[in-house]
Amino acid sequence: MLKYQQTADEIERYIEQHELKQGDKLPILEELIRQFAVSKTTMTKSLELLERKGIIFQVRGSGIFVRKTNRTGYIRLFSTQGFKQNLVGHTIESTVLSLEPIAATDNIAKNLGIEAGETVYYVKRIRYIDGKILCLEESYYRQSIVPYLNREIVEQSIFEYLETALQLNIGFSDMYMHVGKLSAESARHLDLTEGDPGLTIETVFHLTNGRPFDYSVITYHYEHSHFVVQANGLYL
Amino acid sequence: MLKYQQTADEIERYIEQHELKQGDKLPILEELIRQFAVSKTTMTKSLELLERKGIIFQVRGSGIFVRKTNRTGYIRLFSTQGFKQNLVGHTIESTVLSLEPIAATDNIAKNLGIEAGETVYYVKRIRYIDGKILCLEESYYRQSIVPYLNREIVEQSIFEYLETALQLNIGFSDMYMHVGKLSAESARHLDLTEGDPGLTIETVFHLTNGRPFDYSVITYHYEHSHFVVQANGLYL
DNA sequence: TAGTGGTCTAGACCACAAG
DNA sequence: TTGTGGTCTAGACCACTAC
Repeated sequence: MLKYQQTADEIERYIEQHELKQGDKLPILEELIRQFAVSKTTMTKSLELLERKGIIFQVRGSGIFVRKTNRTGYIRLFSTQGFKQNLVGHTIESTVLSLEPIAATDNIAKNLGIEAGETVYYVKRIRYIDGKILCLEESYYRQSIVPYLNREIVEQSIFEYLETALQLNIGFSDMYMHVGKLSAESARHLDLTEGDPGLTIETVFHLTNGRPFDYSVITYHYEHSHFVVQANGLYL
Repeated sequence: MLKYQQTADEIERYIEQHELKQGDKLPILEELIRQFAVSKTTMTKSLELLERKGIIFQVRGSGIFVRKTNRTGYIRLFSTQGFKQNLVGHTIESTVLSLEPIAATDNIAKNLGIEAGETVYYVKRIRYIDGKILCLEESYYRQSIVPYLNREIVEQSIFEYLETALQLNIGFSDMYMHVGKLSAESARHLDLTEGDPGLTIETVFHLTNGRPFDYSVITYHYEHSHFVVQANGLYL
């Protein structure tokens, strides 16, 4: 394990164990360097990680402070962690509606950067959070990269399977969001009414080597999905 | 200007000028270091910036490649740049509906971490993108931090005024998103119908020193707001 | 195995915050 | 002015990719 990663984890644990609150001050840089016995550069990198994760903020000339959101029950939309880490304390379950190889349509092909007609695994499922409907998901995996899927895998975390069993290295992703009115079919799956609001996020996932391997379209149940994003140095 | 920042900008310009496309390879690290005459650490930091901005991706043992989204007309939701940079090629205009100091309600006070009753500037405006209604915004600025606002400032970019004229250093922000049905009043302002879908983002903005100074509630027009997020190493 | 990016270090020097 | 975080460097060594 990387030193700066491990150091960051330990500092995070320290914050949790000491139940530090928003605004509480951590030991100064020099002190942290001494305690964790790492170089200044490494400690800086660890702190930068924690900063991006929204756990601390650093003020030059002043100190390092704990950062916390003051709301609970929100789903962390862009966490550095995965879906799982992200939802500690919540139960996620899935019902699989479809699982079959199909030929890529033009739209799927375009998003995955492949030729129309190439075989992709089509997965359709409903995901539940704490027993309530969270979202309807339709995903398309390139079969040349994900050669095999079965119902058991798809009922659990697909990405965990890809990383552990298939040893795929998941890199970056492009997400496209918009809000609209639910179609009759989506509404039926989400146990809502046609025309109700729905947040749709389309995502193209890439491996670390830049190859797209999954295009997914997720429509969230508007009453059960509240998101939080901890951003840094930006203002919309 | 910081060296790593400037180097990053130059590389970005290089990519634009050479019209490089998704997947095109940049010179290798060593070569970049030589060309820009910086240390390896600095170049690494520049590249990391560009990576977070979604402009490149790096593959160990292979090279550095250009990353691009393949969709246009989407608003970059969490750019490292501000709203303005973000919307190059688009025209943003505002109509001010209200601008007055008021006493903070419990909800406002809670979000800003202040006492209820403290004076905040209340700004309500409609924002247009390329002549179309983009969103309805209601913002509350702590008067102790933002002592003065007038109509002229509020019609332009408030944040630009805060940074340049007031010399405030804007740090991080917490954003809370949810989708719902528009109230009659919101619908009227957005020229939509009551019950239509709306994406609401509440944001608490902090200075670099961690003090919250602005709580804003923005409801987006669902037909005119499509967002893109380029994420790194995460999977929802 | 060669090519290429990533981590880590020690230390000099810089820049901002708060009293 | 003092305390404290940020930038930058040169260089050693590590780890992944692709052939």
